[in-house]
Amino acid sequence: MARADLARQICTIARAVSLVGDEWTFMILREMFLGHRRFDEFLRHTGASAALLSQRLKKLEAEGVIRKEAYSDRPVRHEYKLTAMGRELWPAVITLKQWGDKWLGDGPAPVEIIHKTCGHVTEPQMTCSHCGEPMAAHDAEPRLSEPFDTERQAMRKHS
Amino acid sequence: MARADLARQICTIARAVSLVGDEWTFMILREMFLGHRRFDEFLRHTGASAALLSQRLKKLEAEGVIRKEAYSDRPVRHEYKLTAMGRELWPAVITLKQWGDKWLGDGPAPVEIIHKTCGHVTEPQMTCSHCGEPMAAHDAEPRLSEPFDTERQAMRKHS
DNA sequence: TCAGTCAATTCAGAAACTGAAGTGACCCGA
DNA sequence: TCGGGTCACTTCAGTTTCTGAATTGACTGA
Repeated sequence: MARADLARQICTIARAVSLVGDEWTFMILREMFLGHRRFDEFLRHTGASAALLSQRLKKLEAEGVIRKEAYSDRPVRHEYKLTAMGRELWPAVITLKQWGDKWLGDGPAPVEIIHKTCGHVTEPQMTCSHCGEPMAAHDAEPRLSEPFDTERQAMRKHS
Repeated sequence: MARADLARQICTIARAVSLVGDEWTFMILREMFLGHRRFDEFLRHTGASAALLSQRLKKLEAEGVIRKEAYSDRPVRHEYKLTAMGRELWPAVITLKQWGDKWLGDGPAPVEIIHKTCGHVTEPQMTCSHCGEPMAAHDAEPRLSEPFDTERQAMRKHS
């Protein structure tokens, strides 16, 4: 199965992953959440090649995650901004940061997050929308929908 | 810059991404959080090729995200389990699920999450560890550490 | 005029991935 | 004890994707 087929599954994790689940896309998102918008800045700070960066930005724009806007007419210059859809990827980037800080870091975290509304340094965490308690893997029980379960059963080898 | 170099940056997002930030690793993690442990199950449900799956499992084991355990002696059979490090990737998978459900789904979510301790269906969300309020991108102000900032400045083009 | 900026594109070579086939240890039923 | 099946892989040829370097083109500012 080719990577691209992930986008056609019922599973929304598979769909999300086929859109944003690759190394350089995460690096681009990191830069955007650090406040950068320009091709050149992505190039320098992510370390991606220009060809790849150009291709990824096109894909993200086509899928509605970012928007390309002119910020100058002569010469024509563009910047890339997150759409509402793109901004909501913040938790995905932050959870990876938190995990990386804990398990892969040496020394102080490279980025601290200040919660603007309360003014404090924060370590964002996942909580239950119903009771508000922090949640981890062992607190969660997944329940598969009927169509998803059927799709999974159908994925038997070479059928 | 090659992908593998991400692991050597100061940035813990880059490190995390170089370890788990690819399509198939997320698919493997999804399967593990759905309770599966065997090569064969990963093969069927993720759609990855056997070669790739084998390679990824080796990498994840080498980095301490999963553990390979024999569950039978004759014949020798193994299963793959998440370590504590691996289990803490749950929020990373769940945030992608939530985002996918909202922006890429059609129809009901393919997986519902039950919060075992309160018993309700939940939509896990990111909250501030200090004040407990839900957080989004616009509530957060990143502050770069000195070493990280220096590393970034040094990443000027072909220097 | 000339260097520099920005946002790319092009291209050859390298690396990663796919799909199919094969391997080897074992089990089970006839 | 023969054949078929399961499980966890490995191998390999062909394809796709990525890298690194060079180049382009529209402009600016000195």
